Amino acid sequence: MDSTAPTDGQQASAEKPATERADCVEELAFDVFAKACPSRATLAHATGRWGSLTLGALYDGTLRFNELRRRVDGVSEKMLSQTLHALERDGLVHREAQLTNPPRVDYELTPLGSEVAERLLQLIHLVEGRMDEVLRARERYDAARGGR
Amino acid sequence: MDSTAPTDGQQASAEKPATERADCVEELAFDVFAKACPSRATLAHATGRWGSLTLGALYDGTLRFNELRRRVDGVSEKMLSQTLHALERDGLVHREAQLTNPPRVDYELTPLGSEVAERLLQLIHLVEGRMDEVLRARERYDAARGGR
DNA sequence: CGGTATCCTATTAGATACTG
DNA sequence: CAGTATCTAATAGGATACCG
Repeated sequence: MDSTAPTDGQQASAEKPATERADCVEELAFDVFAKACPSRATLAHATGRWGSLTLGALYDGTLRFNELRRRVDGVSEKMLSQTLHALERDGLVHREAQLTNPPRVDYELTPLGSEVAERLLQLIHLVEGRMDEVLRARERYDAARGGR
Repeated sequence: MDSTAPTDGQQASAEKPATERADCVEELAFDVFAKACPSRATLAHATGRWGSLTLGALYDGTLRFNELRRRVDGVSEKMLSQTLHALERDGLVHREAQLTNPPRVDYELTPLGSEVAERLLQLIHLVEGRMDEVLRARERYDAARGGR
């Protein structure tokens, strides 16, 4: 049960025991702070190492499998495949296959995926624009504690 | 070389070979699409499983170590410690220790951390508000392909 | 081209025990 | 309280081979 499974523990087709599901809403501001909330998994798919970059790449428009692979530098076939399946399952990406020869498969964001990608890109843009601050903070931290 | 290391491969105090750093800017819309960009690591810290929840929890205000642990349901001491160190190193979180007895340590967002958390929270809020869509998409996907 | 299946390694996460 | 150290389990990730 590994290889190209949808990234999660199970939940692909199995159900979790009742004890793990109940405590979702509680008095928390956001459900996601409670473990075993489905939103936690979706957020993980969207923000994960490859998920965020895949969504970001697709924000500019539809891309084919190997186009995506070249855009998202460093992703392996396996991880891209897994990532796309997880995002498709969550309804963030739409897969359009044409059974021609050679085959052609297009991936594009759904409306929801587009909204998610937009927020992700805002975050990416913010972080990139402030990397100088981050780098300086790292130097300070390493100077103070890195010496140990 | 594991235990409480700052989540990354090395780079805590070691440098990567030059071959892995150069290709950062290129013609990409965002650096982060190129591997070996420092922004990729920072983004990973902020969006990671525990990083996003930690930043989200701190957005409401300063919290102590064990308060955070209770807020971020399911995080272990070790992972919270690691996560906080990574976020502090990147300049997203400020750590304020009082050497009293018993010790008291407060964690709060830096101005940059606050901006990052804000965008993160927008994402979290979006995903949570649309979980019904996600769940329906999952049912459709599993009905079509889960049968295999 | 657009993937899956398999095998294997590396990284991450958790439990537990211990310290200032 | 606020962690660190250590050991182990689970998961992510990569290389390779193969298929429609």
